[in-house]
Amino acid sequence: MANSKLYKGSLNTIILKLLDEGEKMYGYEITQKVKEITKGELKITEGALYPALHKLEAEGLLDVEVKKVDNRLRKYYKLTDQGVREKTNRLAELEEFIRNMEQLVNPKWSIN
Amino acid sequence: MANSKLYKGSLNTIILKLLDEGEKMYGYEITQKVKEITKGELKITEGALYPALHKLEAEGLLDVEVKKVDNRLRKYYKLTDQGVREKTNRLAELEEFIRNMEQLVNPKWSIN
DNA sequence: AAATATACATAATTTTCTTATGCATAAGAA
DNA sequence: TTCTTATGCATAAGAAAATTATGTATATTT
Repeated sequence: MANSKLYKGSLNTIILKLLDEGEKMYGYEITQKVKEITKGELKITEGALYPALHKLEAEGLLDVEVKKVDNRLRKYYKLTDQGVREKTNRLAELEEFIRNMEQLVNPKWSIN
Repeated sequence: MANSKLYKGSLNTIILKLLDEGEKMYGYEITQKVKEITKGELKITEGALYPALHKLEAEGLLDVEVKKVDNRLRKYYKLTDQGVREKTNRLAELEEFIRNMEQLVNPKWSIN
């Protein structure tokens, strides 16, 4: 993953969200998509990505389908029903996290 | 630190920001302040906080001043000059991180 | 022909946190 | 008055999640 340590812990959420968006994707495609969306600022490393995908699959959040394209293997992942539900939770947590961080960085007073 | 793994990696940035805001603070005060700002959603654990403070001090980003208040010790931390500069960097990184995450979660098309 | 891109994978190590302790004083509740 | 909670510090063991370093293999570009 990229330079800043801030991304630690957000990889699973990113994966679930991308798979919800674009239907099925394969690992390498995910790395490229993230690089594109963040304009090169976030580069997911393979050492982080593939174990994460395997773990999400083992947890029942992803299904895999292997295909051979141009004589090269691709493992397409998609969300299971459980994965869709979990994705919703993770996104809610992410938005709460972002709100909290923004409040810490740039506090708006509460009424009290 | 709190439940969600998303906060991993953001503790140092939080500390630097709070110390920039409120001048000097001691450890316990930081935990309470964060709890207050996030309305109890983020609870910094001592096992994470104190080592982080020691590390920031060792890196030359924080200065310490020990005081005895009500017969109890307090270690007041404040930013060094280097700490102020580093804080600026970390906050910029945080804002970039938040922008990237928002872009991943809710993409706005680029013009291309 | 060599370098880069595509595509997967895993092992060793590092970073960062959680959980579990430990010590000590002050304040409030039973 | 005793027990619990709050205040205030600290460290050690373990888990989680990443980085870095490899490894294999094919396709494409230089």
